[in-house]
Amino acid sequence: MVQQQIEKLVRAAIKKEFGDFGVPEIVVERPVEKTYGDYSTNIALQIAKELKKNPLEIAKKVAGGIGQHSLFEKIEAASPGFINFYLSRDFFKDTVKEVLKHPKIFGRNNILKDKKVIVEYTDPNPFKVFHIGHLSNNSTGESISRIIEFQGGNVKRANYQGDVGLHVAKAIWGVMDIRKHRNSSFDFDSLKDFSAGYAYGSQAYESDGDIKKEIIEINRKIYDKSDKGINKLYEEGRKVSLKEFEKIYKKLGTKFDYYFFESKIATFGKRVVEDGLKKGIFEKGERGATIFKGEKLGLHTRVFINSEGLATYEAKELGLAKIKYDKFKYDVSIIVTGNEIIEYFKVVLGAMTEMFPELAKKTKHIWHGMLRLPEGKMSSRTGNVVTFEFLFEEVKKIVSGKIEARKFTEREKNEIAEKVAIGAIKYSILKQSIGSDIIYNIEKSISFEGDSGPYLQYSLVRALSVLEKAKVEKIKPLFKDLPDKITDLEKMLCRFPEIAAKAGQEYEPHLITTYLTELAREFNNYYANNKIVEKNDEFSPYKIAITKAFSIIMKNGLWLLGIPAPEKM
RNA sequence: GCCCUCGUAGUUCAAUGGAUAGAACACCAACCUUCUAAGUUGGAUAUAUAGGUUCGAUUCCUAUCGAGGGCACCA
Repeated sequence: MVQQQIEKLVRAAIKKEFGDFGVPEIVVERPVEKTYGDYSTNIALQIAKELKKNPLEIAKKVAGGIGQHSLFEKIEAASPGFINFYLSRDFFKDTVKEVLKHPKIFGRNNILKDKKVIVEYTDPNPFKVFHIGHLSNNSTGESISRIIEFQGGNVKRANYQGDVGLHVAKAIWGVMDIRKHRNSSFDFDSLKDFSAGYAYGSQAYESDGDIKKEIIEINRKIYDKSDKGINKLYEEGRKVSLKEFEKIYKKLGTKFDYYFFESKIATFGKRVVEDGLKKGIFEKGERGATIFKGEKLGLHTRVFINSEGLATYEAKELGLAKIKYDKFKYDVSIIVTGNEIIEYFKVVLGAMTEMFPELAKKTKHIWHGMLRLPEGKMSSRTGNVVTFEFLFEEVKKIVSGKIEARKFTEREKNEIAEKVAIGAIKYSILKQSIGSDIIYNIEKSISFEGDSGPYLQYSLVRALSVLEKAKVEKIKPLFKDLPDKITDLEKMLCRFPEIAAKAGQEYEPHLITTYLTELAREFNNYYANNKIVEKNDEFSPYKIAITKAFSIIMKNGLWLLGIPAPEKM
């Protein structure tokens, strides 16, 4: 890539002008201000002290030392000591040509070639609603998966679902109690019913000691499968939940390679911990629980097997690492969770380092921020949740209203509404850097203007419409006649590969989001100031080439975010 | 109390230790007989506080204040 080339040239020039004295790493960056060129380096400022020379003088000498190069239009030294590089007309033309020639692979590179990566995300719990927290996790995980694939990685998507545990017992107790005392005709055929049962059961668990005991008893029966009635209810609930989730994954554009269930993992996780207990990695704590003393690592103690003899989240996670590896010999295992898990995960990773050191090294925990409602914390226990279904339908309604008057068929309208709704929702999650909480105000967060998913989609649709017109007018993209002035749009197009690479290194979808938004802005600007398809314009074929390149990169970029690219809207 | 994040414009978010701290929303004004106005153009406002390191700090360090998460059996 260009940065590396510049770095080499600068290094050689420094050597030529000042000799070999152990030059530090040369950072070639994108200047914030575009008048400072396409790339710049501050190396002169860094070595000024050692050379005991004025940085600007050094910069001038280095710039002069590089001299003429076909890659650049000019190289300038600027106060207080920056060296600015301005790329040549040909560079931009050739890049646009490259995009059209290899639309599928432009922007890809092989940083992670043949690396086997397993990404675990979404992780909803059967018997509980799929809410916007899961949505946030899914959007992040899916985008990270795609970003890694774009870098040549071999990605397997995994979904780990909590089909056992106290929450299930609460839901089942709730369902049974409602059926018994309140409404015997209550028909438990949807996830919604079980979710309601869960909320009801949770509240009872907290307020009534006797019920708490009953629920703990149910939990035990779920594990040992000793009660036929409970087994039946359990199977029903699990089935309707998974069916419901599958519909949601389809809407979100996720297809999982592996499904892991806590019910299957728990036994193995427990065995791993018991094994560790013999080796002295774990120890016995209060009330017979098996614990890991995190204090030796500057962390805190956590329970891996509770006093009931059941594996906790921590033990399961530990076992899961091994089970995943048995299925797919990964080089990297990424686990995407909300940031509330950070501290637990450190302890889990600490224990893993002692149990499975090789796997621990390959494991990377990525956390995203929680979606917080302005009214306060979201909790499925109290029923104060925004479900995905609700959000999706609300947004879809708004989009449908906007395209009501358009001349599309009903089927097209529905398809567009779904694509735009998903785009708007995902953008609102992926627009900010991963990790910190998002204050989620549905009306304000879901936007159709400015920085928004639909803004990106709309820009693409516009470009496609222009290209359609070019086709009708029979003007093909060409690279023969082009204006002298390099447009900001061309400059922005050329940045895509380095942005994609950076997003891959940092696992940061928002870098893509920000880039695409800037790119779309440049295109819309270009569109407003240029007539692209124009028979009597000698530059029209090149303008069409730029438009085509834009559409390709926007499509690829949207794919990286997991946002659908509509053809019209 | 201890540990981990984090504090940027009225609001939601950007900015590998660099050049004039960027956007968007909201507000005001202009632009559809050019290819989709979900668009474009112009306009005001911000680094919590106090020190320190550095040629240079929103970024690194220390303290204070404030927010969120965690600190033994739910995940």
